[in-house]
Amino acid sequence: MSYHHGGLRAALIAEGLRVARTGGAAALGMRELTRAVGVSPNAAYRHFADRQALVLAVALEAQDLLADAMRARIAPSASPLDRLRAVGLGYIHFARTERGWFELAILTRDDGPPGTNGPFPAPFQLLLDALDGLVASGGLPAARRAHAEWACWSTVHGFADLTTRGPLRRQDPATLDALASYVVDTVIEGLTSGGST
Amino acid sequence: MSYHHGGLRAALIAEGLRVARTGGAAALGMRELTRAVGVSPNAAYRHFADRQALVLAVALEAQDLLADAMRARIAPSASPLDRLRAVGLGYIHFARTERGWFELAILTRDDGPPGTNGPFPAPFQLLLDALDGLVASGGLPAARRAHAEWACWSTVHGFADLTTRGPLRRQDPATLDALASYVVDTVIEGLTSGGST
DNA sequence: GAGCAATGTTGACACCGTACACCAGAGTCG
DNA sequence: CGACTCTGGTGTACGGTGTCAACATTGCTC
Repeated sequence: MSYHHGGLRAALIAEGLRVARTGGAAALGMRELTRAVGVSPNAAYRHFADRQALVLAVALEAQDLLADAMRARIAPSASPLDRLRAVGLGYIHFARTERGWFELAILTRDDGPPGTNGPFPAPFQLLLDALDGLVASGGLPAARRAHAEWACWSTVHGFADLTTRGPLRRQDPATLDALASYVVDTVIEGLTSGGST
Repeated sequence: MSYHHGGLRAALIAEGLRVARTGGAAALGMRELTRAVGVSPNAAYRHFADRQALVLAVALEAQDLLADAMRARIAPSASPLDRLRAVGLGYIHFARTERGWFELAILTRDDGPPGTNGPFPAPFQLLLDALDGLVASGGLPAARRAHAEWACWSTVHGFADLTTRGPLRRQDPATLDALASYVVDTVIEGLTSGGST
């Protein structure tokens, strides 16, 4: 070993994930990461254009971790409605328990021309599937399916942000659990009850 | 003039507001701000403990600007329901049109012991008032008033974040306007329709 | 084995936040 | 009037950062 590290790129991402878990995105420094991996600062530039690129690479991993955590909370035998609940509550729970990773996971890379959204990230896809499942089971009128994902995501993501960086930051877990359920149920109620548009 | 500046503190905050409008919180640097005001970097430390303190002082101003913008969108003759809508849509509109200020306005200073939230910030108070008004007018059963603010704030704030930093960032304004109305109406529907809790 | 592309290293630059010691000016008191 | 002190500024310096340019080393291929 020594001069050529081998899997520097992977090693940097792995270390980044470790560091970001407690320190968030701000803790991902070129010098700090390369130091931890035992390599000179500039070595990283062979694998990442700049710091931002490294952060986004770590963010991609964090996004997968978020998706995994959400999937783990969906009971295979659950009803479509409960699956939708689990998606939302899983998102919120991950945000609360893995604050650093969550901060990364919701980082959006600005690629593509304005207007287009690339392939949807895995966590968002889980939400789309849950909504489609609800429609298929008759739990949500097909006519009301359009844009439902944005209502759900807004609420769940907003709650996650309030508990992560906002005024609910220091609330005790029990209260937050109850609030989370209430908030998720409220959007679902809004979606499924008989409004106009 | 010259050696003693006089209103350095106010001048720094004002300049900070100017800079942050386009650059967000990250643009608020000790050196940059003091340079713009024409003073040595360390002068700022007579008025702010550190950079964070300066940022929070500017954030407080931004919070007022947000509240003002929201108030400006509430028609005095509007129905309680429309007032609630205006509060949410005002919040979202401000986030979209004043991205830098918005980023500051939602910054929470971590004061106080865990569990307590200090006096509510002005924008949040507007939401509370709107909800109370809706209850008073019979538009919302008093039994369902509890925690309603968190459902509303989660949704509205989440949507604002999605359009500001998230996947809706590059969506065209017309689409966002429609989506915003839809999302706000969905939560309100969830609150007012006949659920359980 | 020679040449080459990939992947490291070293050194330097410009910038940042901030700690420490010092100085200018205004106000007060003997 | 002159000295004393308080407030709010200045200068210098330290350790940290991201990043560029030039150079060294290694493994792959002809």
